[in-house]
Amino acid sequence: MPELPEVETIRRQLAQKIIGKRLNSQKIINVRRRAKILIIDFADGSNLIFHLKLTGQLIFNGKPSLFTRKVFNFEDGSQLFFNDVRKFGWWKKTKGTRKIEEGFGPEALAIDFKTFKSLLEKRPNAKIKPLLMDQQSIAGIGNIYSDEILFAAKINPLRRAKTLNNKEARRIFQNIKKILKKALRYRGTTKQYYRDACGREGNYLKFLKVYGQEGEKCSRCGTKIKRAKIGGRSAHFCPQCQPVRQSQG
DNA sequence: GTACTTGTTGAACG
DNA sequence: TCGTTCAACAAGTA
Repeated sequence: MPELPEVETIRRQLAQKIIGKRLNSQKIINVRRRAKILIIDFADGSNLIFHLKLTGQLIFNGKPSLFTRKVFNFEDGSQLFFNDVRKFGWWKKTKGTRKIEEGFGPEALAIDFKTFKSLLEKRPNAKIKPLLMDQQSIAGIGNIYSDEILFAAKINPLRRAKTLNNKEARRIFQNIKKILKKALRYRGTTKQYYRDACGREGNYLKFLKVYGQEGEKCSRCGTKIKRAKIGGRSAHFCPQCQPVRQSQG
């Protein structure tokens, strides 16, 4: 499921592979990411943007499959495959990306603690998990990493922003950076469909502590991991390590 | 046939 | 108008 670490992995790989190449005679000058959107910049100011949603893949010099939705042919003969089993993903041509980029909150890897705190203060009644996943508040975090961040920070996903004390807010903030950076080091999480731009699986799956671990024993205390619906999404957490009531710090 | 998966959007609520 | 919650949507899997 492409969240920030997965899309950023693809971005870095594609940047190495396709900058300088030409597509329909237009030269590619940059490959960027904003939130979970991948942006290819052309010399004439136009862009090609992608959202991979649930099952999208962008594979350089891949091979056609049943799920190949689009093949981009570069002038040197190399190819970029856009595959998508569920067809939720999309791509489109744009002229400028300012409006799109302005719709997102600060990047999760770039946000500073002061800004993060003000975000909690701005949405006092929001539950922390949906807030972390709200792209207009903070960009790049989805269901997998919100669960993992909150487990690492020992914060229950149902806690409201205003109930978090300074220490707890800082734990969440620090683990946003820590978890996302580590996932990025391992080129993201492959549950089923995610592949990097080289067609390889991500290796972070083995580090997941709660996501998809319902009924398994908590790695810290042995209590069974629970699953609950929060904001229409499944949330995974340890009821012992992530109590509903405010912790002592 | 049904429940489930995701990020995003728009409706509905107080 | 704002913050929040909820339903709907894409389409395929188990």
